[in-house]
Amino acid sequence: MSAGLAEIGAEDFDLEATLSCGQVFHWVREGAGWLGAVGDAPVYLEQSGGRLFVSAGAEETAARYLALDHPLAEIRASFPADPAMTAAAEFCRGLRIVRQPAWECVATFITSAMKQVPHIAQISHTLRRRFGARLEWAGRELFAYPTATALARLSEAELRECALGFRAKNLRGAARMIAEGAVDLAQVATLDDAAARAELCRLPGVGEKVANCALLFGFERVRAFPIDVWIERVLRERYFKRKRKVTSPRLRAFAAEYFGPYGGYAQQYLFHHARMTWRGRGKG
DNA sequence: CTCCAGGTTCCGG
DNA sequence: CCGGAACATGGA
Repeated sequence: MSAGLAEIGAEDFDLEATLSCGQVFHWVREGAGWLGAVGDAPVYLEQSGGRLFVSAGAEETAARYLALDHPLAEIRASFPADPAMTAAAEFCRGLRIVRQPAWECVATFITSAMKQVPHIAQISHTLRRRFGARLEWAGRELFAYPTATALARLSEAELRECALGFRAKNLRGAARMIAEGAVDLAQVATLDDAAARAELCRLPGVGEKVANCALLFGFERVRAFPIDVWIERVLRERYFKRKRKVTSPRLRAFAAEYFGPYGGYAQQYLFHHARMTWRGRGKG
């Protein structure tokens, strides 16, 4: 950590919440801050006393990745003013939806199915260490997420050795489709939300939920509202209490309309707040 | 030992 | 459109 740090402006920002809220899984605590890769660039981040310090040379990369340009006050103001949302928004002040590279975001969420957050992180690190480009910062070693081409070359057995379980086949299948050009993520980025979601769902292991995570965290679609087991619980408990037989399509339709243009932010705040406060489970 | 985790897919009413 | 089951692995 003797390497040079540069300070960048970061109002209304909470680094800890942003990196540990379950939207991205590979950042590790290093000294007083965090070390991780933004694409194939090693980046160190440290926040103290409301000031944000970044490894020298990574200022632009970090500012963009951390979405420091997102209008957080405006985003908070757009939320519905119900008790659950208000509590979550207050709890998550400064939490930003980061801009992740598309492929690593899609791939990571393919491996997230039926896994707890710490397990997803573990899988990400194993894949990076074994098949990703080696990076270095201040004598520390870290790894970029493996490219689709790199993963497409592997056998399902090699991937299963990374504790992927049944997700190995999906990750490999998706990597192959990307590598072959059957699905073009750069082109997906040009489509509207619905068309982009449909295109992503062509990848094996990508359904409604994973596609929405990819749209939200990897394609800047801040309206995308992923519904996982946590969010479903929150919606049923806080918004449909005492209602019988609320079907999934009903929940989807409600969420898509009710939470507004920044629904993805609302979703992540509700998710993080629920995980950190419900029955002492926190600590992602 | 049992239960469940940021799901997807397939199969039978 | 619906509910159920299979699918791997690890931590509580």
